[in-house]
Amino acid sequence: MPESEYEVELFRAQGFRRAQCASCGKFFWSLGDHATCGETPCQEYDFIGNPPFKKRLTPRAMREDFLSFMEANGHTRVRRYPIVARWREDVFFVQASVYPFQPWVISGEASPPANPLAISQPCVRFVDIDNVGKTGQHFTLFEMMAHHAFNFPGKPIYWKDRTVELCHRFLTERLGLDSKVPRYKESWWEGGGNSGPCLEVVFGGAEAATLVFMQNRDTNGHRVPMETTVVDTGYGLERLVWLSQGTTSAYEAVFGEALAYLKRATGAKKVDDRVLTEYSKVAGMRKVETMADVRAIQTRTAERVGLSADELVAQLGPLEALYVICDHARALMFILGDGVVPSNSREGYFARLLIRRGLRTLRNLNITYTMADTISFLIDQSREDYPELFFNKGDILKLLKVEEQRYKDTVEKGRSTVQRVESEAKAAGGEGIGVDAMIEVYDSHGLTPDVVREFATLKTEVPDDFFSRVAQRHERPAAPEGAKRFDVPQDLPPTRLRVYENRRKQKFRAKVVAVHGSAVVLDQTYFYPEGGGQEADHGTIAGRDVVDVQRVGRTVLHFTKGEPKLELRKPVKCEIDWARRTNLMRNHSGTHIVLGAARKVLGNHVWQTGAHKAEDLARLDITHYDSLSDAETERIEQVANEIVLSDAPVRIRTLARDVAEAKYGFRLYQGGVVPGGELRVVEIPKWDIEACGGTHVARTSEVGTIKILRTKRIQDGVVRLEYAAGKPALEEIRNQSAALAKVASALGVSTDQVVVATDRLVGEWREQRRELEKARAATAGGAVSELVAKAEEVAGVRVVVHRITGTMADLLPLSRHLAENPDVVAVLGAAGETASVVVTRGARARVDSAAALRAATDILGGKGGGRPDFAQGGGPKVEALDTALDAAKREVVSSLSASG
RNA sequence: GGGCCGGUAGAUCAGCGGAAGAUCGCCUGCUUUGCAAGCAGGAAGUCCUGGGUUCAAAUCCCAGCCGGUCCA
Repeated sequence: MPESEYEVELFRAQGFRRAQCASCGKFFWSLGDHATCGETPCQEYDFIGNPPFKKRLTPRAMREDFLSFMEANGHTRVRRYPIVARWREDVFFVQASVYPFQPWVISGEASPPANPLAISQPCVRFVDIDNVGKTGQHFTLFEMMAHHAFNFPGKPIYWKDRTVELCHRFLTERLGLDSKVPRYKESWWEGGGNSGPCLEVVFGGAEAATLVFMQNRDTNGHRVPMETTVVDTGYGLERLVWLSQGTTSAYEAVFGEALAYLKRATGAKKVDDRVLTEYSKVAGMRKVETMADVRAIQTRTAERVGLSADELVAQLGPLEALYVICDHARALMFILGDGVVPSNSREGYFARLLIRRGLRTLRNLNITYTMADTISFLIDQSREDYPELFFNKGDILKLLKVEEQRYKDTVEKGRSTVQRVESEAKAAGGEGIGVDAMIEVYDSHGLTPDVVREFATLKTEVPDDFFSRVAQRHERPAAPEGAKRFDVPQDLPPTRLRVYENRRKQKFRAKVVAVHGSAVVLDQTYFYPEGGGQEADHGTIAGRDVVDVQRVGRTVLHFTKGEPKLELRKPVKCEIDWARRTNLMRNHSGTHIVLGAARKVLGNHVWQTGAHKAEDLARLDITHYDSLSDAETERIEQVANEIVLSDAPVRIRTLARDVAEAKYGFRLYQGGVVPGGELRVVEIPKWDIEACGGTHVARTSEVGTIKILRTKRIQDGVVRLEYAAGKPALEEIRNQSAALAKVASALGVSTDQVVVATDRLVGEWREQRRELEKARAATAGGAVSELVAKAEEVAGVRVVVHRITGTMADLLPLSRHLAENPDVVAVLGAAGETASVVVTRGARARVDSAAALRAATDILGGKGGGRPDFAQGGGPKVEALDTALDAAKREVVSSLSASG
């Protein structure tokens, strides 16, 4: 990039000089004389114990300073967005302040809530999770403060000059940083398919902010200029707070109070500040990727403070654990508070990961103090900053409780798992539990090496790269499927979509403005295009059947059966299939009602994770930590139908996004964020409020009735409800009673007797099975003495040959009884659909039963096998059974004569 | 979304091609004046469901249902 890309007005006006870092060779701008760019590893931290700002700031004060400064400079303050990026397919969590505006705002499809705007956005990143607590500066959750400007075509807000000026003035005027101190480092930013030049704002050894000028879109390796350019800044709240306080680590600055509380509660010993300072400095200089890197930091720090590495680790260990707990607790506070239920997949897994890591850390510290306690403390502490979390505290703690119990169960189960693994290892002649077994136990049973070690009596083998070996067992996931694409020209004329203007419109006239294959484009339409989980309207256009309606950009495509061949620019008659639309409306309003009911019955952690509304069936996926009991399902259905019967209004209003968010909060975003600066808000008072683009009934009573048909736990943490509203619901109820009537008639009882009759029937069936077993045993027992008495005796052994009608099951009890006599050999055959043979012998009869059996099965055209004292087999040739038994007998007799 | 592990008596699990098992709990009796006691006996199973392979499947294969766990 040429120098001119970076030379902004501020630099020219105030005489900033461009210099090259003596260490890394990168260029930077500054008012002062600096040999290096000022960032680690070119320069060590110099702010610890020596903060560069005039004042010490808490996170709250820093956030307020930033936002109010930007407000005073023409920005609108915007509330934080949820940390779960429900509006994006490509990521689970918000990882930067610009995420809430991608992709809709940046692509120009939607307006931002304000322009320019200032925000302090909580973000989570899991890439550095292993470094948390160990490097003094990494967090899983951090707040990115930012001022954003979106320069739409023809409507520029501001660009580089103003951005750098705002940043410099904030640092110097508000925070009191010496204007000679900061260095603005030239760099290039790429991410999410966009790129542009950027300036990294560096001082004290740390990067405090990044100013990105997003100007290119990268498509297929080509870099094309964007129509809308974006000022994307990021000021690390935690980093700035740390700089302002100059504490030994960022954790001490950010979690001061919580740490004091935890240190008291756990009785952690105080660690010398000098040790901590040196540790942070050393850690800041290194990239930390593996355990080996961490050990290198420990060794280096130990040298600098004159301790042995072991002593250092012993001192720091407990403190690092507290840092991890604070960090994870704060991240969980937001993640759980914003509606993530811990689970085994998707975003829920990260919640589980944090909880388990936290619990494990606590376990290693050997203290009876829970994650819930820590999170409870943090929620109370940040009540003023995040009242919504305080409001949700009960639910957050409930989720934690459930998950803590799950972890306990897993660990408890681990005890027996480890025992089994050990006995397997011993059986294989091993001295300890091998790496493969350790990996297997972790991957399949969730037992980390330290837990295994705790339960094991044998030695355990754990390599440094344990976790990356686990990762190797997992293949890369398949790329997410793209959205439905239609093969139509890009330049189709836009359609005026009027569905929302009149929800009762059934017939209208419109001009055909384009026809492409089977797709018709009208100048205006009342047809509802598929969206928001609601299927498209059907109907007719000029007598042609419309079977699908889709929206592509601003055009609505009506797909007809066959090729309609309509004349352009001519008005045509259009009619919507109103029976279908009515069902869809009922199902859609029904979905809002069921969601509200589920939230009332199950709790505030219930969020919609997906929904589909078809003509005769709707389904709703909600977050919940367990499968639904019959009682819960019934209750939801009952509560839902109460609101249906109450004839409540279904109000639809269009509100400015920020107004709607301020009024209703992020509960609005149940089905993913709706693009646009304005939100269509669908409200059932005191029940449910959602941003929704679907078609709805006017009053809840129009839904008629709601019938829940099935519930299913589609994954850990997500439950699917399937139900129908209106006519299809009635039909389902009818089908169910018809089925019940059929069962009743088959049982020969009235419908209200079905349960009793079935219970009795099943009871009888079980009873009879037992009776049959007993009868078989009794018959067998009774026949034994007679059979033995009349059996031929060879060499002191009685050879019983007997044939019955029946199956193998009839032979077994008989053979068992016969074999109780020590001097008996029994050759038994049963003729049924196939022939079954059993050969068995008593303890003193030296005969190979299996050999005798084979003589029989050869003749029967089958096979068989077993042990010397017991063999069974059979074959298809039932008519040869007598011959076969005879052959087996001869085998037995000759064997006895030979040995006897 | 993908990988791995599992589903057997009320509970926890063993068995992994030839006759359904253990421990705890439960019931009965005995022993003992008592508390997580001992002895003897007993009841208790759709071996998750459905297909397939096989003379024979709890066991092997396929599909489904249910649960656990790891990874993104």
